[in-house]
This record gives sequence, C-alpha cells and structure tokens, in this order.
Amino acid sequence: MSKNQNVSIAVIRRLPRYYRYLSELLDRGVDKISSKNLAEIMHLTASQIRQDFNCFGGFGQQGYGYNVAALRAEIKAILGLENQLDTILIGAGNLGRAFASHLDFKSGGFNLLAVFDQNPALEGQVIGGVKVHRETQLPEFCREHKPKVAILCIPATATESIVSTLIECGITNFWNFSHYDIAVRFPGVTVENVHLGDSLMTLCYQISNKDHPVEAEY
Amino acid sequence: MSKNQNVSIAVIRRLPRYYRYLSELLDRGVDKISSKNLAEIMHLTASQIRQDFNCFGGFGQQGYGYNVAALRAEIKAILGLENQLDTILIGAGNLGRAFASHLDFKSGGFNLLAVFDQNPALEGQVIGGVKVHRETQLPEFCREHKPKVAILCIPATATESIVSTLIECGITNFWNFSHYDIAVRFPGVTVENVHLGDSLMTLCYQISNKDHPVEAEY
DNA sequence: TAGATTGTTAATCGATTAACAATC
DNA sequence: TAGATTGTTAATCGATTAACAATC
Repeated sequence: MSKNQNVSIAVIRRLPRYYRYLSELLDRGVDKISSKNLAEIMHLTASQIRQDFNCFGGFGQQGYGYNVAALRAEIKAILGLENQLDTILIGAGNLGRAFASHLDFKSGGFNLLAVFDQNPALEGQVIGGVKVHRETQLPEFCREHKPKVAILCIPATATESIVSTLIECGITNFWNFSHYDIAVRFPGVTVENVHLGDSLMTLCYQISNKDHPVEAEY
Repeated sequence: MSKNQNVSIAVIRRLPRYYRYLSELLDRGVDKISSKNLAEIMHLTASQIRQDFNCFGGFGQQGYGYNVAALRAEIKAILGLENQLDTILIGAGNLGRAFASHLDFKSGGFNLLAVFDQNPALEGQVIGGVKVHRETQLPEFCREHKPKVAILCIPATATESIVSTLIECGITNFWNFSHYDIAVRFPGVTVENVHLGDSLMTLCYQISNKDHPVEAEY
C-alpha cells in the first residue's frame, strides 16, 4: 500500500484539497472518477493527479478509474486523520478564542485538551468546550496529559520563550500563528506556519500589480 | 527601478518574510547587510536572495551589500503596503470577529471599512472599530463607499452566492478563509486563500510521518 | 589598489507534463 | 476483443544554486 518514500511537500499540500473534493463527490453519490474528470473539476492535469496518488501506491484500476470512497479513505489514512492527536492551544486572545471555538479539530485529526494563557483573570473560563489554564501550569499539565501538539496564538515576542518551555515539556509539533520562525531557532521540530500577515501582504502585492497577474492558486 | 516582469509566485511569497527580517534589523539599528549574512539569518542561500531582489531591480551596491532601510522601503513599495485598500469583512462569526479586532490591517496595506453578516441581530454592533451591517445592505454600501477587497469568513456553502453578489458590486479581490475554491468558478478574480483546515491536515500528515520528514519551511 | 560583494549568466536540480505500454 | 484509463517512464519546464565578471 504505502510506498511513501520522500514525498515532496508540494504533493502533501495538495492532499487536503483532494480530500475535500473527494468528500464532496462522495456526498453527491458519485462512486467512481477518472483522473481526467477529477482534473477538470479541480483545474489540475490528469498527469499530476496520477503522479500524486502513485507516490503512495496504486489506488486506481486501469480502464475504470478511481473508486471515490476507497481513494478518500486512503488519503484520510495517509494524512493520519484518524489519529486524534492530543493538542493544547496557547493564547486566549481573540485569535485563540476564535480557533478554540470555531475550528473543527476532530475532523482535522486533533483533539483539543486545554487552552493556556498568561492572564490569570481568564483561568477557569471555558472556550470551545475546554478550560483555560494559566501558563505556569504547563509543566504539570503536560506531565499528566502528555499532549503532542501546541497551537500558538501568541505575539511573536512571546514565542521563543514559550516554545522552549513546551519543548522541555515534550511537545515538538506546532501549528504556528505567531510571526516568529520557530524552525530557524529550533531545528528538528515539526512546524506548520500560518502567517496571516504575510498572506495579507501577498494579497496586497497581487492587487497592486494586476498588470502582471500571477497564476491562480487553489 | 522596477523591472518587475513576470515575477513568480514563489518569489512574491518570500517578500513578506524579507520585509519582516529587514524591519527587525532596522529596529536593532543595523544599517547594512550582505546577501551572505541575511542568508545565514533567514536560512536561505545568498544566491536566492540576490536573484529575488534582482527581479525588481538592483537594490544593492557591489562590495558593500544592501542598505537595510532602503531595501525595506523598496520591498514595502513593491508589496504596495502604502495603498490602504478599502476593505470589507463578510461574516461576523468567531473567526470574522477575531480578524476584525485582532489583525493589523493598516500595516498590511488595508483599511477596514465595515463588517457584514446575515444575522440581523448583530446589526449596529461595533467590532474592531467598525460597524456590523446586514448583508442585504451590501449593494448600497458598495455603491457609496466602493470597497476594493472582501475578506470572507463564512461557511463554504454560503461562499458562491456571496462572491457573485460581491462581484456584481465591483469587488474582485478576496482574502478567502472559506473552504471553497473561488478561482475555480470565478476565473479572473484575485484570491488569496487561507485554508486553515488544509493547513491542519498538512500538520497531521507531518506528525504522522515523522519517519519521512519533510524539508523545513519558513 | 585589493577585498568584498553585487548583478547576472550558466549549471543543476526538482517538479510538472506528456507519452505510452500495461491491463482492467 | 476493443476501449478506457491507469501506472510509470521520458521530456519539458521552471526554480534554485553555483560561478564569475563587473564594480564599488
């Protein structure tokens, strides 16, 4: 099944999008699809789709195409979405609160255990179904519950010190919303960055340079 | 100054990160930097840095390096950060509220005018310094204020219909947080996607496949 | 002038696309 | 069997890296 050797980040970043489209097809009752049809729907090339899937093994059948439900299940397994990784969120500001209460962690493979904040006044509040703790309680909480992932919704200036505390507590996986490049100072940790400010500036560039438009990204 | 022809999206996505590092260097009082030094700090190659900057013109001086303040100003201009593009935000749920009150639109080149929501109960509320309006007021508001950009913090199911309304109102630039691929159905519009669910799944993959780690991204 | 470092061309590397044999 | 479509190899394209002449 998985031949999975050295799959490039470009392929991995396309997997969630395949997963979304396959989920939609499944909901609509479509049971098989060819790389050609999927390419039309997703605005990709059929070649790329076949190459991508073949990084992980042959999920299709010659002359037929791909079974939607089976392919979706394979991708779900590859992404590790059944894992339910125990997760904590750091920073109960606007952004942290929005994520804790709004995001569908379960279907993304994560299980939110608790929120932490510097501000003692927030202690005991419940956000998105979990309690807010003080940051000083991190070591004790981690010893007890052994979370694997931390979501960072804190200012860039606070990030370095929090990350080193979290690493000492055994956490090496980060979903990072702060404008601090964790991987530069802490090589070896796993970081997925969402730099909202950078994204906004990229949009600003595209709008300001419509005379030289850029290829659409999906 | 700008030779700016056909700059690839890969280069553009690095510009905000250059801007961040140059801002920090400037704050620390550093007035010149070589591509070699900057490469060490940012974990890039000196070659890539020089190639990137030369897409837009020669900002450096042989034998000396780059003037930090001047280079930062050039990048700011290239990104269009002085523009202050008039912007509206659609969707006053958790995410929309967090962005309206938390994000620094000004320094990202945007000027937030108003928030819109389907729910009439929210009408008149003030979030992040601007008023919440009903979605039905969109056409009138747009005729009067001519916003150029819409930030979409709405469910995927609502997006198609809202986007066609917005396009009729003259808005063709979108910062899209919904899991709906705008550019597929509305070719020609400018879209910057932030697919948080996709990002979460990518992190899930990386954690689930630590045996085959992926090159760090900054 | 000598040393440093850019701007730019050439070489390499990797990712995407095209082609086609295998096979359902 | 004939038609369709995959899996996979080969060709192309683009982006990154290396090299070096220009020049401050």
